[in-house]
Amino acid sequence: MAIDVNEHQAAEPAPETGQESRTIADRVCKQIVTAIVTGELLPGQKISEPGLAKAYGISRGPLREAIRRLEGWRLIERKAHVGARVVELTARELIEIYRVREALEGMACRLAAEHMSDEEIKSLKTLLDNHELSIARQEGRAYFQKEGDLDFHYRIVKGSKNAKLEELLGDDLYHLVRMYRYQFSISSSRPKRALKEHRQIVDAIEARDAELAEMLMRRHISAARQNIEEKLNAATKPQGTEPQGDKNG
Amino acid sequence: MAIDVNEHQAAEPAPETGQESRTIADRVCKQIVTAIVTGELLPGQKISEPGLAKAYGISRGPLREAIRRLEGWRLIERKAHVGARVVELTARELIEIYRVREALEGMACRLAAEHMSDEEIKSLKTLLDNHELSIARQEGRAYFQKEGDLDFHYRIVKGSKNAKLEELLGDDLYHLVRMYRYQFSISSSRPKRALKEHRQIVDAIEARDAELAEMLMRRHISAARQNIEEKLNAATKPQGTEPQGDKNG
DNA sequence: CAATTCAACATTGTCGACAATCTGGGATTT
DNA sequence: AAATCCCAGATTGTCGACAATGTTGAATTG
Repeated sequence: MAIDVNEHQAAEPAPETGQESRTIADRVCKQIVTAIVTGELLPGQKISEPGLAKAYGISRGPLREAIRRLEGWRLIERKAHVGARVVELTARELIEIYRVREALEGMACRLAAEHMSDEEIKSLKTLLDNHELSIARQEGRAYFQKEGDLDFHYRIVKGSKNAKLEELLGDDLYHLVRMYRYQFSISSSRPKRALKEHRQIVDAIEARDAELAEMLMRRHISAARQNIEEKLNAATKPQGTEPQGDKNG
Repeated sequence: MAIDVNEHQAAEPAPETGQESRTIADRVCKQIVTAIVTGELLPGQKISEPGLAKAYGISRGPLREAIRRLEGWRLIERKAHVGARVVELTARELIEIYRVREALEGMACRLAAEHMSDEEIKSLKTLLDNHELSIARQEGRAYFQKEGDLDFHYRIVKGSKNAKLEELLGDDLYHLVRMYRYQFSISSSRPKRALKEHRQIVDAIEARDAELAEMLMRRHISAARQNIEEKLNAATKPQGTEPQGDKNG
């Protein structure tokens, strides 16, 4: 269990999200999320209730509860009297998710420019400094690409002080984004450019320029989407040009 | 059961969403949604599993399944070993929802301008004609304000051809929007203005002007949010000016 | 031999009972 | 008398068993 479901609070002492697996269903839910995101459970794979229950050493009751929650998070699809399967990842859905992110995170960035505290902004700058160091050393490449980037984005979402935005992005989208990154091995081949854009965004927030902050975030995510589209097109119709990776927002 | 969970498809013959309550949990889930939205179950009210199970004549198993699903839709909040309660409605959350709607439906409108078919646009215009008739007759006031308006918005969301947008708005937001409208008796006191704005939006979509379509939709929802804010402020600090209602986008 | 039917199997949905945990009120102590 | 502690009641979490539904493969028929 290297990756936890709620790992985005390095700045706060685990507020209400620290439910700490008070029940079997909670624990197994996190385990299954990790298994799905990391590819231990493959997309499209059928989920047998008796099988998984036995594998985790629990009864079908809590397991069904966990499955239901993951269904709500769109990591699992279920059909009545047929069974549950891990969601299939399609290029189309990935593009759709980036459109949604562009809209939601654009708004989050606008609100963050209005509501983020000076301390939060300072902390955000420190985070980017660390990212820069990691890039310079070439060592934190995997971290920055897979988790560190989402960390930056999630902090801005929290800075919006809009609980609904946080719910939608945290529960319904970021799990899927991480899953796509693992499965498709999507990782930033241009971390320097991404970092530069991140800094521009923070500058706009610091200047309390909500309009500009939203625009920069939308451009940032939109550019990532276009890069993914190109990559996917290149993979679909191979023409000598090997996939180059992207800078995913 | 006057209001169904999936009632937004007057233009299509119930696509994949027509699961028709193949299981007890599905049926009870819809019943509870209606009970919550219409105020039969009041906000903050505790939900006793044995009680409700007996009331609906079922066992606790399917009931818990329904409760879990409603928890995913943010209509119910649950704490481990304590129980489930109908969500409390706060003015702050309502405002937050409108910010999210502004972002998501703005994007939906942009995409609708690009992807909606000519037939869908024509059908949308017919819908607005019917709304105009209802307003002229003063008869469809309640319908237009409570359901017809959401009908218009949901068609545009479908027109975006973005399944993720549809999921987020349909499952996570519109239930809550309807609940707020019932509980707070929020209804349009300016249906003519709302209709005019709706027509402007459709015109932009018809002209395939994605940029303008998004901007108009965002203004439309933002104006509704501001009206609600004014109304709520007036209600909080009463000063002779009686709440006037709004034009909720 | 291909298509269809049907029956046995496996899986999911549902139910009732037991165990773990929380809430509320009363007795005890300072 | 106020605060604390503890126990009884009720509620939720968990489990195993039964019923309903879907799937698969073999037997039958054209």
